[in-house]
Amino acid sequence: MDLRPASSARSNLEDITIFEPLCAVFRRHLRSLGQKYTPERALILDALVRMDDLFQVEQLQDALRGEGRRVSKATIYRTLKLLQEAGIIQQVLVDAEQAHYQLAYGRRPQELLILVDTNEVIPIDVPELAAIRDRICAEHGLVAQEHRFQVFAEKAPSTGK
Amino acid sequence: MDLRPASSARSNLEDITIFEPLCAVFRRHLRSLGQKYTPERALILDALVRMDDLFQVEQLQDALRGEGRRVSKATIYRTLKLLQEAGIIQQVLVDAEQAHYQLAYGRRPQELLILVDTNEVIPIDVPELAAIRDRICAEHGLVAQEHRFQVFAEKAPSTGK
DNA sequence: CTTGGTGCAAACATTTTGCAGCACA
DNA sequence: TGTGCTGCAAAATGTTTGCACCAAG
Repeated sequence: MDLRPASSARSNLEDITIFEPLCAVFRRHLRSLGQKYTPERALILDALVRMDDLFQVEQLQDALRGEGRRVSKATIYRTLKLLQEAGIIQQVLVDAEQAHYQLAYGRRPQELLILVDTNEVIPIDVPELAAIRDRICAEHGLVAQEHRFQVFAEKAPSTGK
Repeated sequence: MDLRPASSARSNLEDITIFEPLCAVFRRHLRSLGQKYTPERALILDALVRMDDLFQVEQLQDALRGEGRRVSKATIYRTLKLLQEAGIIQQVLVDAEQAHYQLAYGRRPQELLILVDTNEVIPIDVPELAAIRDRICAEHGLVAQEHRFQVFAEKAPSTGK
């Protein structure tokens, strides 16, 4: 299944809600599928915009539970899939164990700095990558869709021992 | 568990066997753990250097089976973990479903072009990324260990509908 | 009524682990 | 004789699916 956002990367603005509330985007996508904007879906969308940057399904469910809201994992997974299709969130490949997600709507593609000692993930901004990406695609006769850049780093010097 | 290679990215040479055969690297790592270089481990190492670039556990097992060699998945997983520790292979995050691996020893960090239509993966070479990576780490007071760059592209124009 | 949504539990797929038996120093 | 390795089958993990029931037009 292809869950690449239908159309994201609108600009380099951080605050995209000035364009349109996310729930409107989501509603529109649901309508186009003949589906409904249910309370559970609203809760999930609402919770994830308040997650800091990267989140996992478990975390999202915990956050909801913390507010006294119970939503089943099945519903969360189903909803995250819809949100991906709508271009509102994006899967981020951080490790092979679990899926990580990130708010994606209106954002530039993901560029991450990952501290290997602590597993901390710091979003970074590397504007020149878009040009590099486009150049490479052009050389292959392709059209770039998005890219990912992850830097693994550590605090202490030297990578060995 | 941290499975980052103990020390990779030795140079930009493609053919690293001129430095040292991989099996010697692996043997040394095993010895340092008080473990043995068994026939199964040799078979797995041998098979994976002949895989073209990216491979999955299933594929590797099939390749072995094709030569009449049977090695259990358990052993393959255990061996791949050792090979990662030794810096000989590297996990590549291509999709969230399954782990993909790649020969890593002596290679520059992974830079991939992924065709979203066909799921084809083309290794690319983007030398300037190392400098970008190092600059970013320096700005954060960190030491770069490795990086990943993945470009998703398609043949037809436009990413939207 | 009909369509779709939810939770639960079962199913799945991949990876890990426990264990009995094997191999080699 | 012991240490480690293998295969098998069972367990563990994360995700998906089938189904019965619920909700809203």
